[in-house]
Amino acid sequence: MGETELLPAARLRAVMEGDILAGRVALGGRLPSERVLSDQYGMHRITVQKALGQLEAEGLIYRQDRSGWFVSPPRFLYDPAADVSFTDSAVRQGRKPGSILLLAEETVASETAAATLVLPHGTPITCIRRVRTLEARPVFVEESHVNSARCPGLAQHASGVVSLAALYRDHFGIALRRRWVRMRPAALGRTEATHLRSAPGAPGLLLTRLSCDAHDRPVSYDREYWRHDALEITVRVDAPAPNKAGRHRDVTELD
Amino acid sequence: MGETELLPAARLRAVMEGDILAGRVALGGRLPSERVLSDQYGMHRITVQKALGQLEAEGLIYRQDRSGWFVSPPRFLYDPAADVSFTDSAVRQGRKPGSILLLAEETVASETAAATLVLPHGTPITCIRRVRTLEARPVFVEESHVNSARCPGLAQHASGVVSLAALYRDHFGIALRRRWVRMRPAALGRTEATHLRSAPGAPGLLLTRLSCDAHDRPVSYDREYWRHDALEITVRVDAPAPNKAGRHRDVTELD
DNA sequence: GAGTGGTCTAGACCACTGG
DNA sequence: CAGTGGTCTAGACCACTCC
Repeated sequence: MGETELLPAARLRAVMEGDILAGRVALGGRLPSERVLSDQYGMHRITVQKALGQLEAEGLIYRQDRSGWFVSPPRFLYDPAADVSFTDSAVRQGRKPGSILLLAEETVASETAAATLVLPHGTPITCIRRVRTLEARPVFVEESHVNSARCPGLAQHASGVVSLAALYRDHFGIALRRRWVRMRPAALGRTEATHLRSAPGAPGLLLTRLSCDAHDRPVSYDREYWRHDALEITVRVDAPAPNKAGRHRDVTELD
Repeated sequence: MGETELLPAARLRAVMEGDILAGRVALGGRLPSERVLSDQYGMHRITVQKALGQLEAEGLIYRQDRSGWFVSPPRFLYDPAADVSFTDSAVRQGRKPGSILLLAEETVASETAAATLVLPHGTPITCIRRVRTLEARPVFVEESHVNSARCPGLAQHASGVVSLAALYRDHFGIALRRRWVRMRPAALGRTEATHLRSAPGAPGLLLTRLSCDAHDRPVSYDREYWRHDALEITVRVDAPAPNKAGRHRDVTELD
């Protein structure tokens, strides 16, 4: 069976993939510029962009604004059933989480937020918008809608705080528990793209969830837009047993 | 604040998005051809493709080979903790699931499969590859690795069967339970793209999981490549449960 | 065969970054 | 400022489906 000749974009994609997986490009390292690649491989810059776009879709590389292409760091592992604090989970995974506050204000519940939190329309809601980072790289933007009555003065406390979960616990005496989580692929809008230093239309993940207190009363309704290469969902259903499968970056056997 | 003028691609994207969300294009319906759109909106076909690509990233539309662009049907809702059979879940959601057998053969366990199933290297494994459909539209390709000793003759029984879970239950007396599920975005390879009637490099979701029997013995290790617009994950976390922190292993210990 | 998407080259301008 | 990605137009050929 004669080896199918790869088209230019597929060829470049394959070469770069090999370079990255073999570690010939440092993790977090920068790729050569599109123009350089287009010279090196004798193809138009548009074709190079296509190849890079596919590597981006694979989650191997990511773009940063007009700044360049970089090798993606390991994914953040998220267990919807168990994890309650991004900060804590990240630290446990040996990462360096950060938070940038974009907005913290009291308003009234939007329709969806009210319905989800099981609150009457027009209930005072504290809305907190933040960019979350790992090793200073923005990985998702988060918008939390919190019942103001449960957390008076939350908007004021939010600035300078890294972990809202810790704030709920230590300041308001609320132990958060997840109620449900939903996740689906979604394209980044202009706003999200800007905050993530990505490009509009770039692939992302939308994660929504409801968190409750110990008595199962709804506390917070969150929407998170993730860079799609920064996240991996792991759900453990039951009692554990040793397994070491599914390492990061086992992109093999694609073809 | 003067409204930012939308660039051509963003403009077309916005218009189409409105048309689709408002139902002016039938669900499952075909979009006008790229060439027609490029005439109608006075932009180059490449630009049209870019706009369509973004709608695809949003999950609003999908492509079918060289056949055209279509409005995406509703997503299949998948709860990793609860669902054990695609067929059953789909029916419960009012969908029409189907299955196309690509391969059913006995081999020996690959390295990852063996490790995941906690079996010695070289153990006989039945490998089953199938395309799963909803309303006749292919939505994911699945590769199951099953311990042959647990299901003798499975390869022969697999043809003509829609639900493997039902086969395990009725023929082999095995009640499947999920052990863990992992999910992450991934690009479709050439093979997967072909089976899904999509294009290589198109965005997808890779779902891997381990299923066990009632005694928590590993039975099946599966890899599924989904069209990324066909799936939504929902995880319901169970209501009140006293603190089990002691026995619950952390996700981080995976590595 | 007509029509569709898939891909490629060529060349250009713009917006933003700080390599 | 130079360099980078973001975007656009123009025109062309190919592979596949069956509109």
